[in-house]
Amino acid sequence: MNPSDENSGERITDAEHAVMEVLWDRPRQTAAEVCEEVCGKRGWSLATVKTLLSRLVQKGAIAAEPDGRRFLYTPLIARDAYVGGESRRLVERLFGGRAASLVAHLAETEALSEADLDAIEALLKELRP
Amino acid sequence: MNPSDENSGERITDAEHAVMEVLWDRPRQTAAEVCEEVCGKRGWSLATVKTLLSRLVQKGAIAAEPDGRRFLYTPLIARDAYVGGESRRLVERLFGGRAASLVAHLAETEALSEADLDAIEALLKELRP
DNA sequence: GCGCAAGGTTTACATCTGTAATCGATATGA
DNA sequence: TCATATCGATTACAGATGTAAACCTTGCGC
Repeated sequence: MNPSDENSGERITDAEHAVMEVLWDRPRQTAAEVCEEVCGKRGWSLATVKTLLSRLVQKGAIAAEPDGRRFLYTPLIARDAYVGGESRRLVERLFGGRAASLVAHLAETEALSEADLDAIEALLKELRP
Repeated sequence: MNPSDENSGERITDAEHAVMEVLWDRPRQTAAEVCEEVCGKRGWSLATVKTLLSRLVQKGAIAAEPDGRRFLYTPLIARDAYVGGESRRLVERLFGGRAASLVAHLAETEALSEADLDAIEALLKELRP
C-alpha cells in the first residue's frame, strides 16, 4: 500500500474539502494562511477554518506540525487518492461500477466539449498505440 | 426546458437515492413494494421507506398518485437528469469543470478496464466519424 | 359492528455538517 | 508589568440526514 492510499474510513465533507484544496496547493500553512485563501471565497470566518482544520486532523486527513505556538497543517492523504476515491464512489453509485458508462453519459449529454474529446482521443492513442 | 430538467433546488440524499433507483427501475410502486426491493439490501424498515418517500414527494422528486387508500409513487425527475447533475457536480468540484480531466484520471489510475477503453473508443468513433 | 391490518402522517432522536462564539493560555508591545 | 492580540481547544447551535416509532384513519374479515 503506497503512502497515497490513506483514504481510510473518515469521510471528508464539502467544506473540509475546500480546506484540503488549499493545503494540497501549498502544504505547511497556518490556520490564518488557509483562511486568507478561502475565507474570502466562501465567506467564512477564521473560526470556521480552525474548526475545519481540527476536524481534518481528527480524521487523520492532515497533520498539524507544531511551529512555535501555532501549527503548520499538511495533507496526509494525497489529492489523487481523494479524487480517485470520490470518482470511484460516483461511478459505483450511478453507473454500476462501469466507468465507461460515465464517459458515455458525459458524451451523450454533451458535457464533453470538442477539446475534451480531443484530449480523450489523445489519451486513448497513448494508452493503446 | 424539457421535462427531464426538473432537477430544481432540492437535493436528493444518499438514502433517498436508493429509493429513487427502485422507482426508476419500475414506476408506480407502493411503499410496501419499494420496501420489498430495498429494505433487505439496506436493512431498513418499512417506516424508513415511508419517511424517504414522503421527503421525496416534498422535494418534488416523485409524485404520489392516489390508488384507493394508498399511493403509487413515480419519479418526477428523470434518472438521466439526476445522474447528469451529480456527474457535473463532481467534475466541477474535483476537476475544475474539465470532464476530460476526469476521464484522464480514470485512465491513469487504471480505473478503466480494457472493455471500458473499447467502449470509449467506439463512442469516439461514433461521435466524430 | 368490531377489532385488526394496512396506509399515510407526525413526531423523535442521534449524527453529521456548516458556521461560529467563547475560553484559556501565551507571546508581545507599551 | 499589564493589557492586548493570537492561537488552539471547547462549546454552541441550527439544519440536514438516517432511521424509526407512535399515531390516526379506514377498509376488511369474522
